[in-house]
Amino acid sequence: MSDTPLAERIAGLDAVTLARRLVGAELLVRGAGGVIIETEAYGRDDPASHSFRGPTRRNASMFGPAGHAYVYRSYGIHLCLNVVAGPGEAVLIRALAPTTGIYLMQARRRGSLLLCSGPGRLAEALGIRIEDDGAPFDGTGFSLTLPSSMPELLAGPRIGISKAQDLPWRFGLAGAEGLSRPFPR
DNA sequence: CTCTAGATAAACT
DNA sequence: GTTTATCTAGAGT
Repeated sequence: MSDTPLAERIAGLDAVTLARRLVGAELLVRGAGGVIIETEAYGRDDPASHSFRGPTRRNASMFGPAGHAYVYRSYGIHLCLNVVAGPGEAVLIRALAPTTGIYLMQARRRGSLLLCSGPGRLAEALGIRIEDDGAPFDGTGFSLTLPSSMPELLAGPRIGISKAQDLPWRFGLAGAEGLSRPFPR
């Protein structure tokens, strides 16, 4: 519909608003991807966020321009993909419903049926590399297409954190298959 | 792998 | 006595 750049369309959005808006969006990375069904918001003044204690070499792109990727290594082995929102804020992409490049993603996931369910699996299926840290979602490799209308959302506490466990900053697409974990009722 | 927090050691006044 | 530097174990969107 619109060809307005993503950066303009999300300008000024805080991480929670962007996390809600990205559910239902189409994410493509070099010809593979699908519809985002699960996100988490990480804020600037958020004890669970990598940005909480200010910029470091690893989290530098969280303080860069909105609409770019923040890719970090998790547990020394996985990679995780985020979309940068406002300064020091980002949205973790936790699960996709695969639609495009499924053959490629199956090959990268070496036969696992869980193609994009969970942030580490998603990054592997999409072929995310650590060098993608800071890359723009501008259609040159990475693209994001926001949904025209907001779908019905689920909300709950974020996964795998020890701080700020009360905040319902994990969002999911109601009824979606492939959520990394169910949402509490 | 990257970073933090706690512990220990070194340097300073 | 106080501050700063260095080491290391443990956690980690």
